[in-house]
Amino acid sequence: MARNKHPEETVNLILDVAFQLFMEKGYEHTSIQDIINHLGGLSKGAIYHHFKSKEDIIAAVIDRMTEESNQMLAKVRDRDDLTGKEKLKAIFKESILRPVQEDIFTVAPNFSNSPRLLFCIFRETMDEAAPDYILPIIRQGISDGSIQTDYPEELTELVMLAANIWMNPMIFDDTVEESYRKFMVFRQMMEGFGLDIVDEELLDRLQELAFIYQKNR
Amino acid sequence: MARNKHPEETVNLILDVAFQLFMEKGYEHTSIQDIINHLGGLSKGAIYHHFKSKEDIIAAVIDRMTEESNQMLAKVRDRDDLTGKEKLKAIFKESILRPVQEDIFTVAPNFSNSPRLLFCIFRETMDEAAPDYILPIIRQGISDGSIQTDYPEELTELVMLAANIWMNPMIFDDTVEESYRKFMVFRQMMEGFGLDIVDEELLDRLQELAFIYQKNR
DNA sequence: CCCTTAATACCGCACGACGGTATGTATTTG
DNA sequence: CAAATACATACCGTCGTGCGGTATTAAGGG
Repeated sequence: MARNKHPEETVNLILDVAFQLFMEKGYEHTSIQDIINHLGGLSKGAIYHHFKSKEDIIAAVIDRMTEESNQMLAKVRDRDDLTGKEKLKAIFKESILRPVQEDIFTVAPNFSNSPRLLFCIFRETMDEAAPDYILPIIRQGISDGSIQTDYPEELTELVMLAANIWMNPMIFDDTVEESYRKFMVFRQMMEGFGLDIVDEELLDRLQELAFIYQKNR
Repeated sequence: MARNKHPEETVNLILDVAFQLFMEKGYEHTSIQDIINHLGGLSKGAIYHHFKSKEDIIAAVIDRMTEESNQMLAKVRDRDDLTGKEKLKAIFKESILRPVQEDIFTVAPNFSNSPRLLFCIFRETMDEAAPDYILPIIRQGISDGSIQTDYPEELTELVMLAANIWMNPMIFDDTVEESYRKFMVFRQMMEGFGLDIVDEELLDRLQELAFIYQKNR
């Protein structure tokens, strides 16, 4: 195999293949050899030239998955024309309206048989997304009076756990009705915290998304 | 090594060692050979006589961990002198007062580096404990009027996610204050659902437990 | 523009460790 | 005494990983 003048293409190819296989068979049941076989001529040395371990590959895969989501979160977080509560509402709306999610749905049946992948999403959500993006917004909400709580860190965690993990149809293999019901319960929970951030448009879009997901499984 | 007249002792020994190692080093970083080395003379043949795979061992470990908790849940669930809401309150009180938890705390630093273990707890909570124990109670609460919700399954899942996963100090490496704060947020969430099941005695006990855990890490 | 040199991209093999199995053997049970 | 049980031992295929080697590219001097 000839050497590639643009190594980033090779890296992306490896990540594409790895992502696909991790989703289909799970991280632990995907061997390096599996990845090689789907690489079209590239060898084991190529992989270990670009990545220092199998672990390193999954880290990169997760990074690529969450990158644009995090960019959106940062953009909303850094706006200065919204209150904390309005930012929360904007984020929930964006994350549901974002068309990219459809691509992921079509490729990813579910995370159910991939403990490692679920674990990484879990960590990324709780250790990165929550404190870096949502917490500052909730703190701002406390300052500007749009959010009331004595425990911003914990409220952030619980909300992220519900929204990013529990309501993630890739993790929980939900049907249309289940997704809808979760959203209703989520809404009630948020209202219990004084946060009415769910409107009818969001509910409609959710049902639409769940339907798309339903078709491709 | 001489053959044991009571094979269940051997099984228990294997599970003890496996549990300990899984907690210390994580499931994926504990090899069968690791387990053998801590077995005191027993060999690989012994393990594969009693368990058909490494996977089978972790399943048994999880079973043993959740067994007595599940027995308690079943006992409360099957009482007929309490309303649904009262049963929920009883369960939360029991699960925090139960002294057994102290043993686990002293042995188990955390689940942080064990994706597989976390995954199993996760599945056991959502797929077993939630529908088998908590859901019937919530359904009863709807019948007897002590609980109001249109979505019993989803409410069950969310509550279990918060109580069994998020507030589990073995999974989240919480300090005393963090545990306490989580509990306060949890209380607020439950009240948002019309469920005032947390009282002062529970809060006191929680702080006590968190302190014990804090000492042994 | 060519030649040299260093860095890079990739190959392919070999290694040790791993999970798992097949077979053998001693002990217990009935 | 025979069948079942409780182990031991030797072995297999595969895995993740490291390394020596090679071909391609980029950089710079003349």
